[in-house]
Amino acid sequence: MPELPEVERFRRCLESTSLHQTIDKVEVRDGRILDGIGPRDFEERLAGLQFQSALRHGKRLFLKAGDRVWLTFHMGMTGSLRYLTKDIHDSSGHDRIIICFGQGGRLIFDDPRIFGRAGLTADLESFIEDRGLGPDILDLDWSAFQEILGRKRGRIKSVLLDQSAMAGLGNLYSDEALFQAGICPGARSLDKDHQKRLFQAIQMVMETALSSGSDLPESFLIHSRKRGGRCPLDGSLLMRSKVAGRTTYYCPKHQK
DNA sequence: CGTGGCTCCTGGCGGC
DNA sequence: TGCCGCCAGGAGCCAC
Repeated sequence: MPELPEVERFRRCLESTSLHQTIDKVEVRDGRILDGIGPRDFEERLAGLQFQSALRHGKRLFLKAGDRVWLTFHMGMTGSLRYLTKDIHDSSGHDRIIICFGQGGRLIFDDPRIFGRAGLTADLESFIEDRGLGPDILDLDWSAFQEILGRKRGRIKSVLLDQSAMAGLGNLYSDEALFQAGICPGARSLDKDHQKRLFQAIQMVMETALSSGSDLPESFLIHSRKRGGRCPLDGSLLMRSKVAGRTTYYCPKHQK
């Protein structure tokens, strides 16, 4: 379930391991992971190039390969990227793409469920536009956030999940931000005060998740996402429901 | 436009 | 113990 913070960590990992090395060989182990390109074509177009930079937009990750191609990643629910140095050999059993560099290191796209995708594109801006992605959450300022909430009509959690409205939040951090802001996931319109609280909660949750990694504070709802889970504030019983088709946890006592 | 349902996948877990 | 079946969810697609 990589959302913005996890994808950003993958980006930083790639940036510190995988740039400026010549790609020796690319091996697509399962072609279903590819989006809009066949395995042989994908392998051949990357071979011989070097990754030059790593960018992220929402939950999407991009590696610039050579001067005119971008490698695109979407992690789906279970996708991950890892870099192995020359002397390390491990395999998860669901390695879908292996990119081998000249010096012996390898970048591996691992995805048990194959909900993730990788592809190539010549133009990043049109890639993002074609998929209708809204602004990255970390680029949103308060006035842009207000504008989006004023434009969208549905339940607030649906808005947060809608990647065309704003890009980066998934199911878990949407619930988290709503909990931290004290707002019910099913709320349909927020007054300015609640909009502001939600905006600040989103920024806080993203910053916390980015800096603390998988070790999130005990005050976070995320630890209680199970049937019978308890509110971190006072132990009251959480509600479990569906919003926008996703399992939703919230505290009816603290989220109105 | 919003919403709900279905699809893609397979590991993990509950229940028998 | 072992196995069956359900559930999880990002996102695209379709029907209403």
